Parts: sequence; structure tokens; C-alpha cells
Amino acid sequence: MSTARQSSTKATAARRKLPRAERERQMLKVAARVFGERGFHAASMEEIADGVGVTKPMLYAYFGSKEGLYLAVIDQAGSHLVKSVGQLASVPDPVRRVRLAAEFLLRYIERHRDGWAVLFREGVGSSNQVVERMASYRAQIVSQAAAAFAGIQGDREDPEVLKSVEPMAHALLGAGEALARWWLSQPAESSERMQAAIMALVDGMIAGLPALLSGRSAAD
Amino acid sequence: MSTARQSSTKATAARRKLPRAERERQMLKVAARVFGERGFHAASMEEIADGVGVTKPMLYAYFGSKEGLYLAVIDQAGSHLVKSVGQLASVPDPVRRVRLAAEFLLRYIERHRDGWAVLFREGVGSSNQVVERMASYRAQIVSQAAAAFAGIQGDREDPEVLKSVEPMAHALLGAGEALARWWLSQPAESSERMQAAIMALVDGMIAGLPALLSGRSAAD
DNA sequence: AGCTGATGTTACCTTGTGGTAACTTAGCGC
DNA sequence: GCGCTAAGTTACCACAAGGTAACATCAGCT
Repeated sequence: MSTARQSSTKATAARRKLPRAERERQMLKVAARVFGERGFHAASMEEIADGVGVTKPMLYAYFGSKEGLYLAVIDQAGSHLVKSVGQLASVPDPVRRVRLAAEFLLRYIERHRDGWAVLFREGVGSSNQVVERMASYRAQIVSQAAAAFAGIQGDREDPEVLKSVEPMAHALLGAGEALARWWLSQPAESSERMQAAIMALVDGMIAGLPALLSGRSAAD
Repeated sequence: MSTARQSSTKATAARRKLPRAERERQMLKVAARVFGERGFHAASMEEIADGVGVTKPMLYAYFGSKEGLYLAVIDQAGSHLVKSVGQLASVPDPVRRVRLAAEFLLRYIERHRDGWAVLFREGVGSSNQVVERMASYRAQIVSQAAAAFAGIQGDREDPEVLKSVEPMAHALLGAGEALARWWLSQPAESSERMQAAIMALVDGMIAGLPALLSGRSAAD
């Protein structure tokens, strides 16, 4: 068991005391997994501490409280997602941008499921601060999606257009989320079929844009 | 305080002891609200009991455990929703059926938000039984939606077609949920805009169906 | 009216868990 | 080498909440 010895004074591997920054990274990673799997209330600080290989008081020393840790996880996941999506803004062709965004979204949810869950699971029963923080990140993502849709209409900045496509952006995110969730629960399902579905959806949305903006349904 | 007296022997109003069936209805109603607002773990039996105007042991006498009560809420909400959606199956025109279903979905979520939340919020951290029950009701709803989509393609029963449109059905449900959630958090938003958005979405989905079934994207 | 059982309550136990004070020890700089 | 501080632990408190036994009382039936 105790084969792990401290090497020389400068051992970088398997040393018991880690610098704060590194430990914090570990903690955030484990916390994201546990909160993502169990939800805020069902997750216990003890389980997180165990996962890190450390005891509870360390979590409190670094994050103050359970809610503080949760907020830190939200911030990490949120800023990462916002940053990632932001990179898509440089794609010039708006239609291509929306389609890339949808593809990216699916892959992102697949690969960062915990972070996604923490950000997008409804924060019921949580404190106001948690709810607000989640809402803030969600709003940023939605507004990026809305801007992409608006770009298709040419008026990427027109507030009127932006407001009109906002529900569409919410719908897209929700569809992506449901799709990803279902996908992850169906290991047999092929990634291609998912891609095809989300693409059909996005293309349909794009096709429906003019009708939405003119205030009438497309199939009148 | 104690102005409420028992009337004659047969008083039907404001009597303190109620027959089991009636009390159970009250309990289910309050439980749906509390579970919907707070989620399973954050909800407390005490709060539910208080809401009913009764004490905790009564909940245990009638539902056995917290999970038992939760399951009962799920069953009530699930069977109600399945029944409601099932009535749409009689609409002959498949396109109209899908559009009506989308409209119905939005209204349903708006009016039975708690039941919807209990059914469709991810059951993280809950027991296997709860997860299975939720999944079962969701599967029924999704399969109805899928059947409606398949109907548009003419092959309402073709298993191949049904399988292909299944992701679409999930996406529609997810989009409706996200839309409804956002809508409910934006009191100022008009119902018309929501209707327009969901209709544009549905019409887009319908338009995308052939492309989905042929395995390619519509905008190639 | 009065008996009877379902309806309902009080008071309690037990467990899990957020949170903390006091102490220990490893590692870095000199 | 050596001490000083950050990293880490042990042992504990407080309290919320699920769950239950024993007791109380209303409502309806004969």
C-alpha cells in the first residue's frame, strides 16, 4: 500500500501536500462530477473530499461553503462554455456559423456533460445567487445563439430582430440538451443519426426564420 | 382564530377530519407543487404536510415514504399527460396533429408546470425506481410524438421510420420545455410570440423530415 | 346517545451532513 | 539543517429531516 514514498525534496509526483492552485483544480474537477451526477442537494461535501483524496475541512478552507464550491463550479463551466462558443463568432458565413454551433453544442454536451448539467439543470431549490449566476451564463449562451440567427437575417445587431429570434435560440438550446441527454442514455445510437437530427432541426429553424419575423407561421 | 366550527353532523365544509381519498388528493396536489418547486431532495415532508394543513405522520400513513409520495406524484402527472396527449391521436390530418400537439404542449406546461417539472426534470440522485418510472412516462410521450411525425411520412407504423424520427421527437419535447421555461420566467413575453416560435420550429422540423429520413441534411 | 375505528397529533429517535476549532506535518526558503 | 507557514487531519458540534410509536379525537353508524 504505502509504496509511494516521497522522492527527493522536489518530487513532483505523488506528493501528499499540493500547492493550493493545483488542489483547487482537482477539487473543482471532482466537484463538477459529483454535483453533475447527484445534483446540488444530494451531493455531499464528504463524497467530493473523498474523491479528491483529502478531507472535508480543506474544501471549506478553499471554498468557504458548499454553495461557494458550487458557484465556483458554475463559474468554471460557464466561462469555459462561453469562451468556446465565442470562438465560433469569427466564422463569417452566418448559416455556416449556426450549423457549426449546433454541431459544437452536441459535442460539447457529450464531452463536458457534468459542466453542462451544472449550468443547465434548473437550479430549483438553490439560493438566489446560484440561480442568478446560472441564468447569467445561460443568457450569454442564448444571446450568442440569437445573434447567430439574427446574422442570417442580415441584421445582426438590430434589437428588434434579436428579440424576435430569442425564443428560437432558447428552443435550439433546449432541443440540443434533450437530444444530448437522450443520446447519452442510448449508447447504441450512432453519432451520425444525432448529427442528422440536429442538422435537420437547425435547417428547419433557419427555414422558419422569415415566417417567424413576419409574425406568421410558415405553413399558412 | 377558531371561528371555524363544525356545523351539523353532515358538514362538508371546513371539517377537520377528511376521508382518506379526499386527503390523498390534497396531499398529491401540494406535493406536486413542493416537489416541482424545490426538487426531490430539497423538498421536505414537513413542508408538504404544513401545506396540506396536517402533520407528517399522515403522509407516511398514506404514502409510506418520501419516495412513495414522489412516485405517486409522478404517476398522477404522467398518466394525466399521457391521457391528454392521447386524445390528439384522433386528429386525422398528421400535419395538423403535430402542430396541435406542439400548441397543446406549450399550454400544458404553462398550466401544469409542477407536474411537468416532476416528470421531465432529470431524476439525478433519485432511486432506480423513480428514474425508471419517469423514463417510462417520458418514453410514452416521446413515442406519441414520434408516431405523429411518422404519420406525416405516411408510414405511421413503419418501425424504421419511427426509429428515424425518434430523435426529432426528443428534440421537439426539449425545445418545448426550454421555451416554456423561458416563457414562464418572462411574464412580459406575449403568448403569441411563443406560439409563433414553436410553430416556426415545428414547421421547420416537418420540412426537415424528408432530409432526415434520407440521411442527408436539407441544406447541402 | 354512545361505541368504534379511521383520522390525526405529540413527542421522540436516528442518521446524514454542513460546518468548525484545535492540532499536526510536510515542504520551501534561508 | 531548520524553522515557519501553508497544507492537512482528527474529532467534534448543531441541526435539519426522514421515519415511527404511542396517544388523542372526530365522525359516522346503529
